[in-house]
This record gives sequence, C-alpha cells and structure tokens, in this order.
Amino acid sequence: MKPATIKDVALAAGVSVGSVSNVINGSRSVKAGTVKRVKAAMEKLGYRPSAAAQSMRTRSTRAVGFVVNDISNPIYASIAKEAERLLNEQGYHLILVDSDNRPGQEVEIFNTLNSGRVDALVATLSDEQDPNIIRALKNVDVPVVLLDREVDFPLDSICIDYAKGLEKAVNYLTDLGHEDIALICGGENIRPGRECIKGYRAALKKKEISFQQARVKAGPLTADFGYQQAMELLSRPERPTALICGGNRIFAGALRAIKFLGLKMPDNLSVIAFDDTELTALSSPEITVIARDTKEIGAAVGQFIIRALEGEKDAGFQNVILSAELLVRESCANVKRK
Amino acid sequence: MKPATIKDVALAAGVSVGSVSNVINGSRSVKAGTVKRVKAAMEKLGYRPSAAAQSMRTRSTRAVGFVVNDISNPIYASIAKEAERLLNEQGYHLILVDSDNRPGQEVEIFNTLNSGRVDALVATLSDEQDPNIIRALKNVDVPVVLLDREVDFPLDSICIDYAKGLEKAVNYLTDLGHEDIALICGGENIRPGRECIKGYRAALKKKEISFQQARVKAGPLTADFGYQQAMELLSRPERPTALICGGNRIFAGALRAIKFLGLKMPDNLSVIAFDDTELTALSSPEITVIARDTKEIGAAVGQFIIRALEGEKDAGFQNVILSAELLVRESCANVKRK
DNA sequence: CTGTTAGCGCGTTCAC
DNA sequence: GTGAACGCGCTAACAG
Repeated sequence: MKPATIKDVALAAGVSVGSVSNVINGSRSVKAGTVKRVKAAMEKLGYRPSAAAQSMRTRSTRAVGFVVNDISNPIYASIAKEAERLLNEQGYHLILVDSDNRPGQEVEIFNTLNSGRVDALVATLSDEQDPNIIRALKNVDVPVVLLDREVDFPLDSICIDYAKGLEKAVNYLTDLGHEDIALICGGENIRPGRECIKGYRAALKKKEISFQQARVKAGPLTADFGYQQAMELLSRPERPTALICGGNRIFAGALRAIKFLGLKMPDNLSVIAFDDTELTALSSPEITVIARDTKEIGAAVGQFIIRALEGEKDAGFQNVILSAELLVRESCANVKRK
Repeated sequence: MKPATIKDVALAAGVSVGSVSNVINGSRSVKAGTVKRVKAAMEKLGYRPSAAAQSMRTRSTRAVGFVVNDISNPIYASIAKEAERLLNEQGYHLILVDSDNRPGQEVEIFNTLNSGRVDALVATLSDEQDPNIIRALKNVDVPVVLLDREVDFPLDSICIDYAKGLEKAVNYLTDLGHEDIALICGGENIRPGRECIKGYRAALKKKEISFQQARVKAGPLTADFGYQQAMELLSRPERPTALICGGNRIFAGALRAIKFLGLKMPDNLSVIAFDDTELTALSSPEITVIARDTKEIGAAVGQFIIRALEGEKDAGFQNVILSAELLVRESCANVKRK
C-alpha cells in the first residue's frame, strides 16, 4: 500500500490535481466548498505532499543546512537555536550536520547537501586551507554563510574579533603582574587561531614583554589537543603563571589537565577561557572568559541566510565582525613573585 | 546559468542518458572508454545528480534524521557521533534537528521530515502524551527508532534502565546515612521521569524510609526547571541532605542554584547527577553520576536504523534496555547528624 | 474559479 | 553495450 499522491486526492475529492495543488499552497483562491472536500480527502487518505517532487518542481526545499565542525561544542547549540527561531518565522527549517572535524567528512557533506537538499548553507570549516574542502565549498551552488572562517574568495561571513578579545585578556593578566602567559589556540589554518596569536602578540608587544614561541601551542580546536598541550605546558616546574585557552573545547581539555596535575586556580595558575558556557560559568572557581554573544551570532546567521534567500540577488557579499568581551570572574589572581 | 543535468552530460560525452546513469550508480557494466568520456564530461560541467530527482525516482534519500528535544544536551552529541559513524559506513548521512522541547515544533519537524526527506528517523519526544505529537509520529511512514521514550503502540526503541540506576543511587546515599533525599527529574509524561520516580520509591521502600511527596519535583528536563526546583528545595533551612538530579540539564540548573546559595558539596549537600558529561566530570568536586554509555547507545541507534533499512521487512519491532551505572566520585559524603 | 497539460531531472524498462 | 521512451509527484501556465 503506497502513500497517496496528489492524484489520489484529486480523484477522491472529485476535483482536478490543479485545485488540490492550489489548496495545498494557496497559490490561488479556491471555492470554500472545494477546499473543504479536498481537505477531507487529504485527511482520509493520510496524504502528504512528496518533498522530493515539490523540490524538483520548485527548486527549493525550505531547508537550511548548518555544517558544524564539532557538534559537541555547546556554542553551536545556542547559535543554532537562535538562528532556527528566525528561519522558522520565514518558513525555513534548520538541519544540523556534524563533520566531526574530519576534512573528508566535510567534503562529503558539502557534496551531499549541495545537490538540492538545502536552499542555503552555514558552515564552520574544519580547515580553511584544505584544497578538497575549498573545492567542495566552491562547488556549492546555494548561498553560503561562513561562521568564524575566512577564505580567499568572496563569501558572506560572520566573524568574531578574537584579536581584540585576546588583547583584553592579555592586558588584564599583565595588569595582574603576569609576564609568563601561555596560549593554547586553534591552528594557523583557521581564522580563530590566527586572530588569537595576532592579538596575543600585539598585546605583549605593547607591554614590552618578549614573545616566547614555546608558550604558544596552536592546533586543532579539540579537547584532546587542549589536554595534551596543557599537560606539556603545566607539568614542568618552570610553568607559566597564566594560561589562555583560545577555544571552549581546548579549555575543556586543559581543565582536565589542570585537575589531573592538582593545580589550583587562581593561586597556582591564572586561567582565561573562551565562551560563556556552563563549564566556565559553573566551575569552581568560575572562569574568566572571552565571550561572544551567541544570541547575536545566531541572529546574524538567520538574517544573513534570509537576506541571501529572500533579498534581491547579486546584492554583493556581506561580512560582519562581532566583538568579544572579557567577562572577569574568579580564575585569575595577582601573580606571586618568585 | 543553470546547473548541468544528466542530459547535458550525455550530450557532452556523446552518449545517451541511460549510459550516464549507469556510470553514476554502476547499475550495469559500461565500456571503459565510455566511462572515461562520461566522467570527463561530468567533471567539466561540474555536474551533480539532483537529489530531488534521484529520490523521487528511487524513493530513498540515504539520509537519516535525528530529532532531539534539546540540542544543548551534550549527551546527544556523543550519541550522534557514534551513530553517524555506523551510518556513514552504510552510505547514509545523519542530520540533526532540534525541537527545542516545543511540542508544536516537534510536530512540524515530523511532518516536514516525513514527506520523503529522510529514510528513517530517530527521535526523543518532548512529550510522550501530547496527542499532536503522537498523531504526527503515527503518520510518519519511514522507520522510527525511539530514544529513551515509550509509546503505547509498537515501535523500535532504545531505553535506559533508569529505575535500576536510581536504586543504586539511593542505596549508595542511604548507606552514607542519608534519609532525606530529594529528587528533581523529568515529568510523568516521559519515560525517564517515570523510571526515576519508580526506582526512587522502590529503593526507599526497601530501606523503610517513608516517601515524601514534597521531596520529589518532576517537570521538564531543562536547566531552568532544575534551577527553580533546586532553589525551592535548598533555600529553606529544613533542606534535604542529598539531592539527585534525574537529567544532565536539570543538574546544570541545580548546580547554578547550589552555587548561588553558597552550598558546599559534599559537606552541606550530597549530590548525584546524570551522565558523565564535562560538567559533572570536571566540576570541583567531581560529581557522582548515574551514567549511561553513550557509545553503546549510539551504536544501538546505528544498528537499529540499519536493520530497519537494510534488514528484511516485517521482522517485527525491537526494543532494548541498556543499563546505567553509578560512577562514584566526590560529591557525596556521610550525612552529618543533626 | 477549475480542468488540462507540459515538463522538472532522473532511473529503468524495453528494444536494438 | 547502448539508446529511446516512460513515469515518479508535483507546480505553473494556459484554456476554459
């Protein structure tokens, strides 16, 4: 027993398929009595329009894909929720796909989602410089909004001013007397990594503190990397007096290392993390963070997508840089003179 | 400039559409030379098969939908990752959709996803008893796997033995001398809520401790609810000596209340939470939890879906109940005699 | 207001 | 091994 088609409904209601189509999507006015009969027939047959046929005809799916590099990053949950709210208002649905930080998987996702499964895409690339990812991204023929990433061809993007955020963090720490500040952050292959290092270096320079390459660990934005590098940095006697974690996943890993090593914040170590997550807000002590406004980001995502989908075409690309604030809490203290 | 179709490829390669189709999905053998020409043409034109047309013909999308009631629950991230791994091996893709605990949204999602957008669905209902949700669920005509939920008609399901888990937790607390144990958990309208209360009551009865209705707060599995109820329970002088949080979101809220009230675990209050998340594992003190094995759950999800999709039809429904273990950490102590 | 019909892009069944 | 033709379910354009 196959699912009912629009034809079956038309037959059952004693009208033509055109009329059924019209009551489904109200494209044209239909007599009230006809509407009633059609609706009854649809109900009785348990009819649902085939999304495949509809989107083949209209070349639209009313779906937007959000490709995240790591769904376990809690920040995406709040961004997605806010974006979804806005998109729903316009009749779009948001679907999330996790690339799990695997470039191959990401390419696969772009290719799959591309071929008419979504009307637009928002994406956080796992690697801005991977040629396969870039090629797949360029092949995408629906509007794309990049989140916290930049590529060398024009594309909508929403980014965060991490450089400024990091300057604030370093200034705050140096004001507390810290001169040996370590940084674990994303790699050079993604914008957040580059921005962090840029801000970090700029702030140190202003304070005339020399930059120590060994104090900077750049790599994947994962908890594992955070743990490994924190262990490396903190398990030796000449450890830094402060640590900045340039990503909430990195912080999650670093916190594990800190606990493992029995270090006490802020007495043994001052710590600044990224993002106002439950983990940073509910830690004891509460963690000072460089925070981005997820509601604001989510809203921007929604607006960018809607503009790309509903606005006039060829309106050019749009880029915005949102600020990051330093939320001072309890995880930093004056450095102890040695 | 429209995207190329199979026709364009056929034209460019000097073959018929049938041959191109055969090259794409290897349905029948094609001469090597032809294959080469077709592939070259596809490359040159940047051709991608239209998912809509394909799925209209084949009635299959190679996509599986995972409808979660709250994407900010970190447990779903690990379950999804494991399930996705298995599904990818079989050529399926996993897409996540967040209903944000809003029944109306959930209904909308079921209806949208149903009409040929996915080949199967895994779902955590926000409310097992909402008639609209149940109706929408019954209307779904692809295989469905329920996660931690049960309904009164046959359906595949993967559940956790929270009743047993809660018994372990209560026993552990009573062994520490606790007699006034509060519980904040899901409502009667979802299985986890019912199971928690069942296990809680059973364990108390065995220990001959009287059940106090006022010590049990059942409601939505959200951080907000956890916060409110924890405030209610803990802000009066005759507060319980121990608190069990029957959900990781509830615990997140309760922890906020505990911090706000300045209570110290385990001295002022013993706490047991749900799920081995970063928040419970990295808290200070580390939180004793009733933990489910997310890898195991994710694997079960993947297997159930694959069985439903690839296995023989009408093989009946499958239900499994996985166990929950008590992970003893640092958040509980002997009760102080008053 | 309603019925009819031509494709949307593809997979597949026939003939060859 | 290959090509032509049909139809999947639907929308939109047109004719009444």
